[in-house]
Amino acid sequence: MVIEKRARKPEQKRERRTEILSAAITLLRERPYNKINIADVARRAGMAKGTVFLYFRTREELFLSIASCEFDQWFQAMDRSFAEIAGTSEKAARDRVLNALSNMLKPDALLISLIPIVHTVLEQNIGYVQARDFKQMLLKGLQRTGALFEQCLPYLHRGQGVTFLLWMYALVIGFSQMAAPAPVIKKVFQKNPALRVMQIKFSASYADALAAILDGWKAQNAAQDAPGPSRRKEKS
Amino acid sequence: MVIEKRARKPEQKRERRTEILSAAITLLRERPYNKINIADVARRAGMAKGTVFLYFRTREELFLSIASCEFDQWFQAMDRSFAEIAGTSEKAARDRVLNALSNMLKPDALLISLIPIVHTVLEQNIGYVQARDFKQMLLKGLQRTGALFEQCLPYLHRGQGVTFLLWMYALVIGFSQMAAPAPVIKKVFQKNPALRVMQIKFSASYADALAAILDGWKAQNAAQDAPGPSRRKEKS
Amino acid sequence: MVIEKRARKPEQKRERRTEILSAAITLLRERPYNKINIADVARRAGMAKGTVFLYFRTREELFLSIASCEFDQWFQAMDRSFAEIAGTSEKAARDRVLNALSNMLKPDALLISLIPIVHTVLEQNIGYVQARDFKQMLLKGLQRTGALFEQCLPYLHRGQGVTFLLWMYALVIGFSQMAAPAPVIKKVFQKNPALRVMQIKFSASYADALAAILDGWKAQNAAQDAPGPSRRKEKS
Amino acid sequence: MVIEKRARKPEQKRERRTEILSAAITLLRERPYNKINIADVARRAGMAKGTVFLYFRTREELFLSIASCEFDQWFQAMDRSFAEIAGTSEKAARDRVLNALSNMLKPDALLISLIPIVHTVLEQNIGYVQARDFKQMLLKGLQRTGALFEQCLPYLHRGQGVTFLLWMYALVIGFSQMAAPAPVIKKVFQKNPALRVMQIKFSASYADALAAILDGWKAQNAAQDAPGPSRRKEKS
DNA sequence: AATGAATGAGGATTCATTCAT
DNA sequence: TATGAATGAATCCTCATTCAT
Repeated sequence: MVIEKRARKPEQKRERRTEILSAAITLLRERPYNKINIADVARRAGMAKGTVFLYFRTREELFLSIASCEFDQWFQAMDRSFAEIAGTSEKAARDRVLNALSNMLKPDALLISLIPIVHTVLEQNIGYVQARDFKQMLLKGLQRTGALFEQCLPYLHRGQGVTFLLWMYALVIGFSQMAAPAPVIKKVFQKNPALRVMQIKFSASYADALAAILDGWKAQNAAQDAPGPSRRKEKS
Repeated sequence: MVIEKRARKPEQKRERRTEILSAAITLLRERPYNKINIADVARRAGMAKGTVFLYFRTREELFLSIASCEFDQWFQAMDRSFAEIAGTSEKAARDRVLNALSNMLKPDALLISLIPIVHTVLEQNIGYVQARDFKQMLLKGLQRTGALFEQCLPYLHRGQGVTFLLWMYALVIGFSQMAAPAPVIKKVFQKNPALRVMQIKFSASYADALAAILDGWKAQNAAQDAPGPSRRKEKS
Repeated sequence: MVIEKRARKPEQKRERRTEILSAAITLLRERPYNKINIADVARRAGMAKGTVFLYFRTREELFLSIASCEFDQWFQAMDRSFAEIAGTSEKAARDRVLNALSNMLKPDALLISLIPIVHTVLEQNIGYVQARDFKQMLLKGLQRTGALFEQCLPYLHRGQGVTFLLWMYALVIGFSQMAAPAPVIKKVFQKNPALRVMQIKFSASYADALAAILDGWKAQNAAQDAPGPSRRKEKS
Repeated sequence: MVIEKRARKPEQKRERRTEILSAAITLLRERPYNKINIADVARRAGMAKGTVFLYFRTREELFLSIASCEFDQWFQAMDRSFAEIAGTSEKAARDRVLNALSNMLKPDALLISLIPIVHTVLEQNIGYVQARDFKQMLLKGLQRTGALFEQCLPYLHRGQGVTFLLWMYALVIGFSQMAAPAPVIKKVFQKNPALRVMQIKFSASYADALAAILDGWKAQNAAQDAPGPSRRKEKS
C-alpha cells in the first residue's frame, strides 16, 4: 500500500536530486560530514537508501555536488560584488573587495565545513565524469571571476585574478581547519589561555591575509611596472 | 648491536618508540595515512600489534607524534636559517628568508602529507595531555621562531612573526592539499590540459604567496609608521 | 521450496528471523553461549554477518529471543498440564504437577543452557524495548500460568502461583548451573567419588525441592487457615 | 632505585597473597567482576601485574580464592549459629535457624556478587588442583555444617542437612541474580510498575523459600516416620 | 524508478598471560 | 621473587554499496 512516487520526466528527476541535496545540507548544518551516513540522508529526504544511489553513485559524489553548488554560488556572489566595484577608484576598491569577500564567507557557511574535505575526502571517491565536471565548473568560475577581480584593482597583472582566487582558496582551507578545532583542542584552549594565540578567528585572519597579499602585489607590480616605459600587465 | 627483546630502561623505551615511529614514517612515504593501520605499522616494526598500543594509545596519537617531531624539526630548521639571516640588509633578507622557507618544505616532505590531516583527523582522537603538549610545543616554536623571524625583516611589527608563521601554516595546509590531488583528479588534469591552472605547484605557490604577504606588510607598515613622528612598532 | 534471496514481505522476514534463530539454536546444542559468535551463527544460517544484525541488534538480543521463545513454550506446556490437572483431587494433583514440571524441563533442554545467563549476560546488553517486551511476556505467562497452578492445588493461597513459579525459576537457575559443571570440575568428580555429593542431578533435585516447597506451603496454609472460622485464602 | 620487597619465607608469601586478595575484594565492592581486570588488582595491591600471576595462575583462580574464603566464613558463621541452636525445642529452632541464615547473607555480601559466577565463570578456567581443593573445602563444610544443621531440627532425616545446604545454595544463585537486574531492566521496572512482581527482594524470598522447604520436609518426614513402628531417620 | 534487504570488508583496542631481565 | 614489556587472540558492529524484487 505504499504510494510510490516515480520521477519519470527529467524535471521530476532533477527535483528528486534536489530533495536529496537539501536533506544532506540540512544534516550538514547539524553535524560534521563524517557523522552523516547515507541512511540518515535518505531518511531525512523521505526515501529509501537505494534511491539515493540512483542519483549519486557514491556518498562522496553527493557531498561534492553540494560543494559544487556552493562554489558556484560563491563565484556568483563574488561576480556581483566585483561587477559593482569594477571601475571604482583604487583605494576604496581594495577595501570594498576585501569587505565583500569577508562578508561572503561567514564562519558558519556550508562551504567552510566542506572545503577542508574537498581534496582529502570528497575527491577521493568519485567518478571521472563527476571529477571533470567539477573541475571544469571551478575553472570557469575561476576565470570569469578572476577576470572581474582584475578589473577591480587596476594594478593587478593579467592572471593574478585567478591566482588570487586560488590562494584565497588555500587560505580558506587552512584557516577553516584552524578555526574549527576538535573538542579536546577546545578544552586545551580553555584551560590554557596562553595557547589561544593559535586559536584563529576565521574572518579576521582571512581578511587580513588577503589584504596583505593584495598590498604585496601592488608593491611588487609597481616596482615591476615602473622602470621601463612600456606597460606590460601580462606576467611573463 | 644486540636486539633487545624488552625495553626496560627509559632509554630503551625511547628507542622502541622510535622504532615504531620509523616504521610508521616508512609506510607514510609509501601510502597515505588512511591506508595505514596499526597492524601494518606493527608488522613493519617487527612487533605485535598490542606493543604499539603500549607506546601510543591511539592511531592518531602515533601519527600526531610524527607530526610533532616534524614540526619541531621544521621550527629548528627555520631557527637556523633565520639566525643566519637576522641582521642582514633588508632586501637580501627577504629573498633569503623566502628561499630558505621554500627549500625547507619540499613537496615530498613528510609534513606535507601530515599537515592536511592534523586538524581534521589526528587531533580528533587524542588525549588531553597529548593535545596540550602538542599545542604547547607549537606555541613555543611559534614564539621563538616568530621572534627570530621578526629580526630578519626590520620593517615587521612585533607579533607579525607569529602571525606570519600561522598564515604560512594555513597556506601549507591549503597548498599541500591542492598539490596532492586524488588519482582521479590527476587523470582529469592529464586529459584536460586546460584545467591544469588549478594544479598547484606547491613550492612556487608557497614562495610567491609568502613573498606577497611580506611585501604587503612592508607597504602597510611603512604607511602606518611614516605619518606620525612617533615610531611604534608594536601593533595596537 | 524456493530459496528466497530477499525477504520483502513481513512473513518472509519472520522466516528469515527464524532461520537465524534456528542456526543459533543448533550451535547452542553444540557448545556453550560464550563460544558462539555472530559470525558462526551467520555462517551456519548461510548468510552474511551483517544480515544477522539486521534482525538482531546485538548478540545478546539474538539469544534472548531464543530464551524468550523457550520461556513461552515452557509456560504453554505448563498451561496444558495444569489445565488438565485442575480440579483433580488434591493428593494426586501434587504428584501429577510435580511429575509434569519435572518432565517438562529435561536437563538437555535449551532453556537449561540459557537460563543461567539470562540475568548475568543476556539482559546486560539489550535495548529498552526488547527488555520491556521480554519482561512483559514473562509477567503475562507468570500470571496466567500461576493462576492455573493455583487451581491445581486447592490449599494454595492467591498469589502463591506466581511466587511458586518465581522460586521454581530461581531453583532452575541454581540447579542448572550446579548440574552443568565445567570440564575440570567433571574431572574432579571423576577422580574423587566422595565429592559427587555436590554433583547435582538436575531433575531429581528440582522435583524434590518443588515438592518440599508445596508441602511446606500446604502445612503453612493449613495452620494459617485452621484456627479462625473465617476462611481467607488471600494472603494478607 | 626501586625498593624490592621479596617474599622469601612462606609466611611472607601468604601475606603477599592476602594483599592481592584484599585488593581484589576492595575492587569487587566497587564494581562487578567483569569490570575488574588484573591490572587494576595489581595496581591496587601496589605491585606489578606479573606478580599477581605468581600467586594465582589465572584471573579466575584469584576470584575463586576469594569465593572460597567467603564460603568458608559462611560455613563457620552457620556453624556458630547452628551450634547455639542445636538442642533447642523444635518450633523456636526453625525460626532461629531461618533468621540466622537470613541475617548471615545480606544482599550486599561479597558472596552474593560471586556466587552467580562461580559455576559459569570462575570454575571454567582454573587448574585441577585448585578445583579439587575448592570442592573438597566445600564438601567438608557441607558435611560439617549439614550435620550441625540436622541437629537443630529433630525432624530432619540424615542427609537432609547437606541437601538443605545445596538447595539453599541453588536458591542463593537464583535469587541473587534475580535481585540484581541489569541497568536496562531496572529502568523497565521503574517505568512499568506492574512488572515489579518479578523484582525479587533477596532476603525476603530467601527466608520464605527456606522456610517452605523446611516445613515441607517436616510434613513429609512426619508422614513417612509415623506409620510403621520402626524409626528410620536414614533416608532409603 | 524505487525499494530496502543483503552484503562483508574493515579496524581499533583490550587484556590475560608469558617471559626476558 | 619481582617486574612490566611484549604478546596476539578475540571480536563486535557499521555502513557504503549492490541487487533482487
